[in-house]
Amino acid sequence: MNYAAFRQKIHISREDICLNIYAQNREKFRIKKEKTVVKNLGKIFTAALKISNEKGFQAMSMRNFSKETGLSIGALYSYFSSKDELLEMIQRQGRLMVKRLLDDHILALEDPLDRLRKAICIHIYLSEALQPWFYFSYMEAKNMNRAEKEKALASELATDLIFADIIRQGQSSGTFLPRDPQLTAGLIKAILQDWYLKRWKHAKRKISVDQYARFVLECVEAMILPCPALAGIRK
Amino acid sequence: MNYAAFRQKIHISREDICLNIYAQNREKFRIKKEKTVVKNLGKIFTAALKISNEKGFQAMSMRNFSKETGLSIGALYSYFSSKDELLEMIQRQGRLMVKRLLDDHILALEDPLDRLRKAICIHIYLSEALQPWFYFSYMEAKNMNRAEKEKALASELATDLIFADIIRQGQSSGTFLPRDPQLTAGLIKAILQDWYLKRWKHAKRKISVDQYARFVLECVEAMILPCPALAGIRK
DNA sequence: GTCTATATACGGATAGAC
DNA sequence: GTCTATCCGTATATAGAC
Repeated sequence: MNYAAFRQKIHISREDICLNIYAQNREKFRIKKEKTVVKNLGKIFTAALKISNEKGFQAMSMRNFSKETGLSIGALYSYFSSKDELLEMIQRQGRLMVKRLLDDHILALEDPLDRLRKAICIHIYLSEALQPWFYFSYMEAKNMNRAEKEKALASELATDLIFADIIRQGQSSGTFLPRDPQLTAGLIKAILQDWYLKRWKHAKRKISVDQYARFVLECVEAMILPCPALAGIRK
Repeated sequence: MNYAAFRQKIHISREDICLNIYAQNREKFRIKKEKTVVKNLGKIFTAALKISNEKGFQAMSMRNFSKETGLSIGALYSYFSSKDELLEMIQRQGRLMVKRLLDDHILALEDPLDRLRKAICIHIYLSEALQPWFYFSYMEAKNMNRAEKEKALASELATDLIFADIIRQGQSSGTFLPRDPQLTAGLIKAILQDWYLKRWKHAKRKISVDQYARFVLECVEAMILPCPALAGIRK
C-alpha cells in the first residue's frame, strides 16, 4: 500500500475532523448552529496548530491567534473557555483519531512480519496525514498540566507496546531474531517519529513519504530478520 | 569503551563548564569577581535548564527562576541583559562543548566501521553527560529567533553529515551495504536522539547508557553490514 | 454570532537602597 | 554584589454593544 491508497481508504479531511470535534464537544460551544461551528472550528484548529508548531502554544497570544483565524478574541471564546481547554480539545481529538485508525488496521493480520510491516506503514502514513497533530503532541507534552501530560505519556507507551507485542510474537514463532523486544520497539518508534519531527529536513531533501516508509521497512527488516536474504525468500 | 571510561577521559563537570562560560563571556557580566561569577553561573545554568526542560523556557518566569537559583531577580540581571541573551548563552555554550568534543574523537580513526562505532558511542555518551543541554536545544529550537534557529538547524545537518560521510566511506570500501547514505545517517541520528529525548522512559525501564549504546551498535551493524555474521568475522 | 473595549494579573526589566 | 520596590507592556478573559 502506498500513501495515496491510504488516503483514499481512510478518509481524513479537515471537514471530517471538524464534524467529529463538533459531535464530541457540542455542549461546550456557546454557538449552536452546526454549520457555523464547523466552519469556525476549521479555522481555529488550523491556526492553533500552525502557530503552536511554529513557535509554541504558550507563545501563541490570543491577539496573534485572533488575527490568524480572522475571528475576534471574543468570538474565539465562544468555542472554548480558556487556552487550556483548547489545548485539551486538541489533544483529545488527536488521541481519538489515532486510536480509532491504528487499532482497526493492525489487528486483522496474523503473520508477525506482515503485522510489523503494516504497523510501520500505517504509523508513518497516519503521522503524515495528521502531521500537525503528531508534532503538537510531541513538542507540547512537557508544557501541559499533569493530567494531560500523563495521557500523552500513556499514549507513547501504548504505541511502544503494540510494536513490542508484534516483535515478541515474531520471536516466539522463530521468525525474528531474539533481541530485546522493548528496546527494539522503542528504536522503531524513534525512527517513525523522525518522519513528523524533522519534516523540514525531509522536505529539503525531497524525500517522499513513500520513499521514507520503504526505506524504514528495509532497515527494520535487516535489523530484525536473521539475514537480509531471507526476507526476500519468506515473501 | 564504556560510559565510566568516557567520563574519566573527557572531563565535563559543572565546574568546568562554568569556568568555560566565564572565560567566554567575561565582559558581559556586571560582576567581576571570578569566584562569585562561577559559583552563580552554576546555579543559573542548572536552574535554567531544569525549569526549561520541565515546562519550557518561555514558561520560566523570572520570579520562578529567581526562586530556583536562590538569587534575586536584580542579581540575575547582573549575569545577562535579557532572557534572550541567557538563551543565546546556553545555546552557544552547548554548541561549543559538542563541537570541541565530537570533532576530536572521531577524526582519528581510519576504518569506516570503527569510525561509525566510535561516532555512535561518543554521541550517546556525550548526550548522556550533557543531557539537559541536548534536550534543551532540541525542544526549544523552534521557539528561538531566526538567527538562533538557523544555527540549531545547521548543527543538526552537520551531525547528519558526519554520519553520512562515514557511511559513504564504508560503501566505497565495500564494507557497508549500498543504502542511501543520507537517509541512513538520519535514521541513526533519530535513534541516538531518542536516548536524551525519552530519558524518563529509559529510566523507568532501567536501561543504562551502556546497555543502550551496545544495543544501538548491534542494530546499526545489522542494518549496515551485508550479513550480521560478517560483523564478527571482520574484527 | 461577532465585535470592541476593558478589567485584571502577570510578565520582563530597571532603579536605587543597602 | 545583592536585594526590594516598582515601572510598564502585554497576556488572558469578560462585558456589553451591535
